[in-house]
Amino acid sequence: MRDTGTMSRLDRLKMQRELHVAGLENCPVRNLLDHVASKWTTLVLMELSQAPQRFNALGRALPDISKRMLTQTLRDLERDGMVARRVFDTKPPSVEYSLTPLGQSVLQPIGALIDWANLHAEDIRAARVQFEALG
Amino acid sequence: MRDTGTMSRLDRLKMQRELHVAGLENCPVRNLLDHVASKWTTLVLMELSQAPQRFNALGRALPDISKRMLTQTLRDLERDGMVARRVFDTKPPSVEYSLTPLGQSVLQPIGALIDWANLHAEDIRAARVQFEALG
DNA sequence: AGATAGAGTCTCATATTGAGACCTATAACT
DNA sequence: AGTTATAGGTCTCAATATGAGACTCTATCT
Repeated sequence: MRDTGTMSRLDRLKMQRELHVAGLENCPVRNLLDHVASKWTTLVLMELSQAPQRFNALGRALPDISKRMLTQTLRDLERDGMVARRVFDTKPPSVEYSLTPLGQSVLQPIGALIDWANLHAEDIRAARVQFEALG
Repeated sequence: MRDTGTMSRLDRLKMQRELHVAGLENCPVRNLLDHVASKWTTLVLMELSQAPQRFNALGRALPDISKRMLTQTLRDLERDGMVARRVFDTKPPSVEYSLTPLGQSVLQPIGALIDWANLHAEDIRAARVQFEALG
């Protein structure tokens, strides 16, 4: 992506929108958003931020994700270099997942999103109450 | 949510994880993430950040969103107080959508995510190439 | 008179996800 | 010896979510 260093965030947002509209499928931002859009991605990253964990442990920690989606989410994250997969040759074999430095680094912007949500939780709640009230 | 002012971001992340695990469905963060997880939400917010726009204009600007999902996304955003809906009594009537201050403010953390994506796009691309190479 | 526009809604086809059975091998329990 | 449990998945079938596109109503435009 071209020099973003001299642009304001709004400018970059605008540029981003244009890329989306252009339908560039290999646009990195669209890619990330689709990723976050998988919903489990974020949860898995947060869980792994606590400690490296094995497959079933992750499953127990995130009770409402199905094995199917857990597998898929982990594969996607591995593929994108955010999670590392290590197989231990025990019987039965165990597999440990951990965050790579790249995976760690994405926790920061995700954290910003979470902080925003906490900060404005009350505003949103109020908006909903009002919205329902009007029907 | 309890005092977050004295906690580190990691602490907050941990707390967040616990809330998720507890399955609190009305947890504001889970709510926001599910929202972002709708994928169109982010695109619509970005589009509206350029200018208030009417329904069909939004549809043309985001060619790959269906009317169905556009309607639903806008309703959700309206419900959460991030987007305002104004009906003009023209013939045929037109409807303008715009960001509320709350909607504007969420663009900042979303922008942080986008900046991260641009910054690490090359890392991710490289990771993918390697992943494919190994099969 | 017929086409067009705006903002949706409705239905049906398709895609994504969830629930849970099943697989392999080994080790511990009875 | 036979049963059961465990780890990390995969596979199938059912439920849910999304996309594509027809249809609505009225007032201008051609």
